[in-house]
Amino acid sequence: MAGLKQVQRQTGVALWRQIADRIREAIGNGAYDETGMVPPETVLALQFGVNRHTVRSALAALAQEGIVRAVQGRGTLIERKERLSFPITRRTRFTAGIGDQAREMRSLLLDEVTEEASVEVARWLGLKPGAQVIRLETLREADRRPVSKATSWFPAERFAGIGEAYGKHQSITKAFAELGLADYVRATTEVTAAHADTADLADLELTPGAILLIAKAMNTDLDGVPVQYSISRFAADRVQFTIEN
Amino acid sequence: MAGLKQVQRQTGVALWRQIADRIREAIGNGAYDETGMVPPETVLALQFGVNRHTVRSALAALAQEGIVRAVQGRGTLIERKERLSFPITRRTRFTAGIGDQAREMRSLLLDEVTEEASVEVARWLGLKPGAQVIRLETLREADRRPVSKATSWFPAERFAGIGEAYGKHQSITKAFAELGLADYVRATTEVTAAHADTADLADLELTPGAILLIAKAMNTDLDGVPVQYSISRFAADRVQFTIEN
DNA sequence: TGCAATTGTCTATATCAATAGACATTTCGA
DNA sequence: TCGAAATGTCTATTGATATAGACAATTGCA
Repeated sequence: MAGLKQVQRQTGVALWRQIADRIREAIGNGAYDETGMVPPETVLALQFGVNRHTVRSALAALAQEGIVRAVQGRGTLIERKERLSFPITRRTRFTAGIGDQAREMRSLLLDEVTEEASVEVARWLGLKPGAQVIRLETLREADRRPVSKATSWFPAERFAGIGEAYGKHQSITKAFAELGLADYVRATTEVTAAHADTADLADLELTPGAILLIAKAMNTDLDGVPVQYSISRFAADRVQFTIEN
Repeated sequence: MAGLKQVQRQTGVALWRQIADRIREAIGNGAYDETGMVPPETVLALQFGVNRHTVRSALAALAQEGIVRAVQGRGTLIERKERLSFPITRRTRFTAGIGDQAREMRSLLLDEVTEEASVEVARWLGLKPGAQVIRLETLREADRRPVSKATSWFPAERFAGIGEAYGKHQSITKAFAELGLADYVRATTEVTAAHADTADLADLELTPGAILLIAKAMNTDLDGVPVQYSISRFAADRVQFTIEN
């Protein structure tokens, strides 16, 4: 791992961005924990085989994100470094899952819509396409940093008023409880990764080219009846999923 | 979903690459299944709000990857479209997991090294740092398309000769069996996503900017003793993970 | 056949990305 | 206090990226 960190040219991805991505990831992996600083620009330029100005562009981007802060004469200090671990189990819950990894958890209800189920949503919820479903758009934060954006669908008939309940409790679990569903379990999770689109970039405070970890999840009640289908989009450099079998 | 597909400028990621990524993903999601073709260049240019030449650069990149093929006078045909589903369960096995989703599975042993365990590897395998471990680098293909590249570590003492056994059987399960381990289970999986580095780009036949789904997994024998720690890197546009709870 | 739709090719121009070198400014320790 | 080490700023040059417009070549259909 001590080897040369390589970047590629003429690929449509600017060198400074490739380098920024590598450094951001290295910080997340604790590579520079000993000093609390990124190596000097001249050293990085040598490691990546590029000009010092190119490294400076990368560091400027990271500074813009609030990840590092350059101090003239000293070096480039690491400001923030976080990778939350998000467990996926039969009892997956967002807030409880993050648990003590963050001091403050927040959940914002961005939008609530009642609509007809698409083919995909109907299949996951065990409904007929066109059946009424409630869609919630939510944004979840840990210590004031956006962590994930989620789109959730619920059968409209059974969970009327879930948007209001969610807004009040900022928790799916508590919203379910208020509507008479005491417990539920995670039945299936599909994980993919993709580039973030413009809307997600803005809400998650990411820069273009950023990666999303995408979890498509279906929850059921204790009788196995689907109660929620959701597509959650996580900032890949801030979280990892853990699956304990 | 019918809305404007937006791309961003001055982000270090060329517009043509952002557009190529979007189209590749749309193809993977079956967006153009009805026609089997990508919309005309002029239409895409309008949708993305860019010049037709920029769209052409994106399509040229996808053609280079073998995903589409442009035919003058007709349009741009979709050549290949695949997203394998890879289940993660207590009994996760690569070959069996992909199962009937591909006609032909192959597994190549790229390298075998006996080395001292790093802190991370030692922790996962329950060894002392510096203990002897065998590291295997493997490349797995489905229907001649590279799917994932994996680095695996095994306790050297218990599994001496596993490289040879793997090379013979092209299967971890069968290699374990030959060495006297009849059964094993997946204990823990951590999933993250990141940009591919140069070596992985080449082996997985990806283009820079491509995303990897990364699974760090630990397998144990039936007594709960760690037998394997692996870091598998999957081409994110070719696979998804499914977790059934 | 002829035309509409579509991809292919060429020229020109402006902006972004990357390199190169020089020198200023700040910090910290010998 | 001086100097080494580090970041900050400036100029200049080259190649990649993106736009713009015009027209050629191919396909398929009326």
